[in-house]
Amino acid sequence: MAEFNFSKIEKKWQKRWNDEETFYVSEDPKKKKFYSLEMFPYPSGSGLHMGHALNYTIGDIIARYKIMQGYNVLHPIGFDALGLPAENAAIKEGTHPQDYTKNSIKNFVIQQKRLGLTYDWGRVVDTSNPDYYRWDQWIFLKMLESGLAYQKESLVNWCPECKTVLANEQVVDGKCWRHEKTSVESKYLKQWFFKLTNYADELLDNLDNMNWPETTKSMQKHWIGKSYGTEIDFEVETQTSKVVVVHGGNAEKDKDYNKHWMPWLKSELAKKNIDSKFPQMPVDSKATYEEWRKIFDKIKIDKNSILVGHSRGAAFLVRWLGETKTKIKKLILVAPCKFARVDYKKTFYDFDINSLVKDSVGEVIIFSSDNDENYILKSVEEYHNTLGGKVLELNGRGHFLIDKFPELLSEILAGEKWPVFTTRPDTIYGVTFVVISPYHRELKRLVTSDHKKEVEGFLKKLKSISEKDLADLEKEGAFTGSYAINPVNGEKVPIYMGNFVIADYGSGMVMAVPAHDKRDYEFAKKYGIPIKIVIDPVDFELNDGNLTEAYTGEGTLINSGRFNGIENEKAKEEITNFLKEQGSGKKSVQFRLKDWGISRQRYWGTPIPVVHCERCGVVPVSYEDLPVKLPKNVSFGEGNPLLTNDKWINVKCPKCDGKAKRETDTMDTFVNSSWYFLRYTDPHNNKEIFDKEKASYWCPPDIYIGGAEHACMHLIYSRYYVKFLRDLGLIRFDEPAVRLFHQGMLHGEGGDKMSKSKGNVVNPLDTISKYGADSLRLFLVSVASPDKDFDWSEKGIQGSFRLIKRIYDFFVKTKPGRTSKELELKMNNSIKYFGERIENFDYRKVTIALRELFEELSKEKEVGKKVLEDFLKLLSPFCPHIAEELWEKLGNSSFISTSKWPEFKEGELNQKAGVNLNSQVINYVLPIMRKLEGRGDKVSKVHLYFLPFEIGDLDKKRFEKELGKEVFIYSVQDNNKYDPQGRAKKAKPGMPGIWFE
RNA sequence: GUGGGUGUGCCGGAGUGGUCAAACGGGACGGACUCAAGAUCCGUUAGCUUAUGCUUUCCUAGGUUCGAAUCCUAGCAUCCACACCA
Repeated sequence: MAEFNFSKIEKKWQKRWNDEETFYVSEDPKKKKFYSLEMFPYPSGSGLHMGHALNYTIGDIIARYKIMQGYNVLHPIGFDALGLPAENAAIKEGTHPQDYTKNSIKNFVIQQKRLGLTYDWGRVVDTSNPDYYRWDQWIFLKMLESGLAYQKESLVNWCPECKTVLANEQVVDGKCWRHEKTSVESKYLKQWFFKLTNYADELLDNLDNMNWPETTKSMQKHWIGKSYGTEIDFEVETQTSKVVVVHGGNAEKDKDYNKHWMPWLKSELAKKNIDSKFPQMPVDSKATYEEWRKIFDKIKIDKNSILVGHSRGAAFLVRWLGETKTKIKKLILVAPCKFARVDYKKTFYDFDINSLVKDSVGEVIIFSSDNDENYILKSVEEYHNTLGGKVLELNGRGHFLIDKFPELLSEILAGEKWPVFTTRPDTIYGVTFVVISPYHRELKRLVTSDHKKEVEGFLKKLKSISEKDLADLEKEGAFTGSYAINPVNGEKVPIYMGNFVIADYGSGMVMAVPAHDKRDYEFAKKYGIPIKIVIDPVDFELNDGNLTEAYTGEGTLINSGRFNGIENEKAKEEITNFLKEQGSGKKSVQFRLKDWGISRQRYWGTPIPVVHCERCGVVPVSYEDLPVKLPKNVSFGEGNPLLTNDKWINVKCPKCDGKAKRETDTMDTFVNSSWYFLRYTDPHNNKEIFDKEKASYWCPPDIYIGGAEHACMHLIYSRYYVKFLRDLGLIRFDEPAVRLFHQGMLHGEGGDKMSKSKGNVVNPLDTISKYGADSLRLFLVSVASPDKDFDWSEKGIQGSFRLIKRIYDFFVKTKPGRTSKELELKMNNSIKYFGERIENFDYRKVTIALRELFEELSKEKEVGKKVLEDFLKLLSPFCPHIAEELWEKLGNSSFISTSKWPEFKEGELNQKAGVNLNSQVINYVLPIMRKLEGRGDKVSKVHLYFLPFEIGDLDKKRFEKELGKEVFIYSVQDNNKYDPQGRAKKAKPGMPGIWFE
């Protein structure tokens, strides 16, 4: 017997596939396409692991099956080559990330080729190649143009180990996802973001119609976390350190401008002990902004200041705030001017309203009057459009040259409105305190001097606690000293800082209803805050009229003023409406999903293509200048290596040619992996991101295979990209993959995770050397359904190896002859079964069926050539090398890999069934009847309900003879059948529904 | 806490109302071959028994049904994900 030298066989066929480019494809509109996509790997130095092998095998089997079915199959691979580990290796081993990555990829390719995969090696995508990441930068610029990319100071997760910012998704239990022992810190940094939230609704709504695993969809739903509720404004009294009023003055005659309502206001403020300043500005028409500033800059302004500006003074304040970015509490513009009649426009009004003022000012209020000058009314509109805030129209006041101005005074004295988000507006009468997040940006403004120490002490304590412990921390906080007014009843409630409130969900502040919320209850108990029941706790145990825990159920409102007696669900709506009418609340939708922070302070990523100009600010790099290549010459250590290459950093501004510096943040690598599958369709295009026609021929991928750990991050980002590229008009579909499949986790022998430290890592290459790629492939899909976790088993792979060897031996010794009828039938059924199971990734069952089929086959003394060939074809997707070899041994010169999948013959299955139907039915019905009679039930008539196609084969007389009863036969479809007990619906092939009468 | 899953013989794991004492693989045991081991092949693997029937089994307890591993209800166990989202 010939020796089974699998190693030689596999090398032979891998070489032939490679040399003849068997699996290279191109678009062919005449052919049906199939796109089988596997998640591309991060090329780590340690090479391919078993999880990769499983992932690729799953994709390869369906790809091979589809090829044999005559599809034009795109089955590509690439490398997610940018990322932290390469950089860490650079730091540790003194290599350069680029060299490290290149070597890793080389190594990966060699290993991948030994698995016998049908990859089109002409389409390899490498994200660390500037030819690839220039298109990442291109997309970034498009995002910027569309207003989807923006910069924001924001609270980020900072890993002190990586010296970089982590996405929420990259924080695991408060630890860095790469450094399991390093606690993530919170820190404010200016970051680039993509507006993921713009597509939040579509990301959520599409899920319902997607053929993705339910678990993944539900995880994404939860991740997006849409909740409906009400936003309610609570008036908060914050301290006002100072009121500064800047007068207007636009002509010589207005020299005494600092009169009208200003003296009146000054005395009113003095009465209330509020510090105020009314600086006198130069008012001649030639006076410049700079001259005004000289005077104004002498005044100390802080975050608790209120600035009031009239007319030209208003313009001055807006310009000043835009330039200095000073944070203040409130900005009040009275009849502000922007469009000047006279020619000193250049000296004073030549500025753009900086929209950032909106963020540095707590509240913007504009006073306007209908009978003011037209250019002022136009100005009001202009300011309001950019700064937002509220416009108060007071009719008949002209340009506000009036003696008293009580409306202004009350706005100065009015508390600020701080919104809270709640899903329980029905409980608003039960609010006994308000809680703000310790990380809220405006927290300090609420803390009064007598509570400063307490709050700061608590913040310090909070920092020292790792986030992991934070999760199961007791609810704790501190009183800020400030109070908020409940808009429904005017009650004054204390504002606490609390560790259980998340800064970037809702408004970072919540109304607390201890009687009806678990967290609020705990907090209130701890700090002795009153608990007010506003929903009648039905069937709830009270202790002395007090709750023993929060009542979160349904009920009727009590202690809720005019809303008493209303069911709480209904009250949600009514109270929201009431608040809306009152102007202190509205319906609101909140998402858990946040915008995607893409900034990384790291080297080995895609450079963000913008420069920071001293004069023009942030300026995008122009499209012609892409790619912004990563400089090779940098030094690695702590922090961002890009900061060490001055030559790269210092550039000219594309806009003004002045001095500018490159952005040194690079993009999150999830950016690279969000669209790579589109690039596969046109990987060498240097003119555009990809050819639209090519992309629309192949995409979307028909199946996408990868680990479930990507259910949220990668798969949400990728869905977002597809929607964005669609809206750019580049593609015409909505979701990145028609079907999604998650392979299971492969554990080491004994069930532990494979890890170096446990020493239970099984290397795919070792296994291939020992048992061959065919054995490995077969084992990987036969040990469990590919979407379930399973353990590596040395015995298991030996079992697979044995089967392959037996098949080989059988084919070597068997000479083609005739085929028995039974085998022919079995083969025919197998063809159908294999195909159906493969389509459903039920590979495990196929391998079982394969064993059974081979069992039948090997029992035969002789077998026809057709059946032998068909068997090899069925084997081929799983064990392609041995299939090719034996196929050749049968005298074929072409590849079995590209041969046609055998055809299933429809008739034969039913034919056999028909012959036996009558006796089958009798054997089925008789014992049931006997049993009934044995119990003493009397049976006189037997009604049988058959599937329509069975009716023709039935022998009623034979039934009556063998059953000894009167027999009635019906088709289940027959509307006139006699079926008082509804048994017809129980009918199955060969097993009619039965009713004994 | 929320959402999702799972619970089958020594083990992994099929099985969605009757053909189920339950596929397939592994292990174990017995046999053939061999000086022997390995490989290969055959058989056994709930119990009583050796008939072809009975008894007990598919997490537990109920229920539906002529009939349940399969459907329903409750409970228990276990795994995964998210986790103080207002």
